[in-house]
Amino acid sequence: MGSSAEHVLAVVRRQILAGDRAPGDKITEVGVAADLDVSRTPARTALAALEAEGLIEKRDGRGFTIKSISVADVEKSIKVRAVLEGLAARTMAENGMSPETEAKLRRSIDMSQEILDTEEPEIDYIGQYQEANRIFHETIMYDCGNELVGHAFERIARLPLTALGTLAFDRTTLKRERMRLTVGHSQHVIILDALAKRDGQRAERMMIEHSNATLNYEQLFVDKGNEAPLLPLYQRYGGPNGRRATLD
Amino acid sequence: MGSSAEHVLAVVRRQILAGDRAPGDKITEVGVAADLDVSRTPARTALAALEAEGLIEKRDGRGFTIKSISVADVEKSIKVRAVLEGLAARTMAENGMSPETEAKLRRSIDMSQEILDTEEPEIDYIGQYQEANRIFHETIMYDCGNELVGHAFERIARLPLTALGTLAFDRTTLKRERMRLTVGHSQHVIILDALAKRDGQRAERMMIEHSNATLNYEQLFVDKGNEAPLLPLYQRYGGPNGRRATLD
DNA sequence: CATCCGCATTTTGGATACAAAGTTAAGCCG
DNA sequence: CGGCTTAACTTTGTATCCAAAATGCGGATG
Repeated sequence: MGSSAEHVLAVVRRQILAGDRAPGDKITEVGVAADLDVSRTPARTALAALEAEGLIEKRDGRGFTIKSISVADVEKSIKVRAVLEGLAARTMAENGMSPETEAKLRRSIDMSQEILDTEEPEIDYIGQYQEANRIFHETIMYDCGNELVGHAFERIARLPLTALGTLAFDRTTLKRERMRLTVGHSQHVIILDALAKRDGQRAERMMIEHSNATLNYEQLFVDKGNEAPLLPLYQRYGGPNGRRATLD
Repeated sequence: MGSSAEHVLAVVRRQILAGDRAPGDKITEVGVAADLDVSRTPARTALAALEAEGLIEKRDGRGFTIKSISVADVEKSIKVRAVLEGLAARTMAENGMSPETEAKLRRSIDMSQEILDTEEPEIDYIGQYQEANRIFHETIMYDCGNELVGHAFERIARLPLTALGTLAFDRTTLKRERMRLTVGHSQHVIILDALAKRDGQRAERMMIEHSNATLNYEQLFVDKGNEAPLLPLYQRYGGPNGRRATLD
């Protein structure tokens, strides 16, 4: 499990996402190997994986470069995620949920409901809400009966802000944030209802709307010169808690 | 370009798809290395790639196994492909086509039109039609303005019968086949029209219908014990011509 | 002074050696 | 005869070495 290659992969990915390696920077096998004090072999597999994840780009004979991820890229990844999650929801509605799946979804909804019922939500609750949200989306994505949906999704899952359950939080406007959480929560409830009634079309449409909501919310905050740098933005929202689930 | 690892990957993939390596068979680094007379290094990268493609499965300490691909799996992959292609078509319609893109699509349509206009189509024309079809789908998928669509698609692209432009052919019933090609062709025409008019919804809906048509056609032929073996089926339709574009 | 040829350095790909972990099987002891 | 232990083999992960390809620089030549 805790192989060296996986460790290298996790460390370098974190470095990229944290901005320690800036977009455009060169990154090579030997460099990474020396940096983390391992041989070139695990460094090599890690770089191959990072390329597949779309975080670095191979330049023919001159190493890899850190890919610059723009806000436009995030929009694109969210749109792909939306249709895939929509398909997952429809498939699950058509096939019917297993009792275990329904229990998981209901637990997730109960969790977020409880959080929203709290009078004065603390910052710490946000992490819990994110966790509940993540469970909801992951359950539908991976238990829908078409495992290729999740398979395809994993190809873009590592891109910042696309990860399942990632909601952008502005910690300075908790009131507004609470409203947003309430909307998201109600959408979860509606989706579960559609799933229970095996209404595939409604489940799909609602899920697509819900997934794209992440996008719309983003647009409220970002002053988009369309190629605005993503990484600072990524650091601004969602702290380590928001990333933990996807980075390790 | 023609690196050894890529060569190993192509060869082993062909072996799997051709049935030379049966589902359930064990496949290891050393085995492949010895088989193709290369070292373990390229064999390892090839196996990693094959696992990402979903053709083999890692069994903890006991090598990989060839995954058994059922008809149900093919249906699943086609459904994923359909929503991704639908998103691509919608995106392209909303963003508008570049003149080059429109030219490519029109050329593809002219090609298939010409083939269908031929009085007595020979078997050889089928390969040309497939090529035109492939160009049409690839153009939309990769030129739509959201490169992540193609990126996600590549994750499932290697699964048999999912590949772009793959249409199943029954060589014994050319008349019926011609009818089918005509339907597909007309759908291409409609999609191009929707793209030109920048009608995203119509482009998406038509493309989804069109992509799923591959699936419906499959169902006409396969006596589905639902877990019917895929590989014989794959060999029955589409000969080497149908696979060439995706395997090398 | 510009251009072209060639060498050196960088970088990757492949081969092999080595070590660790797990699996299988056989033998030994109860 | 059965269960447990151990030993050998399989398999994978990592390190290092070698070779090939490409790039960039520098010198020589027109």
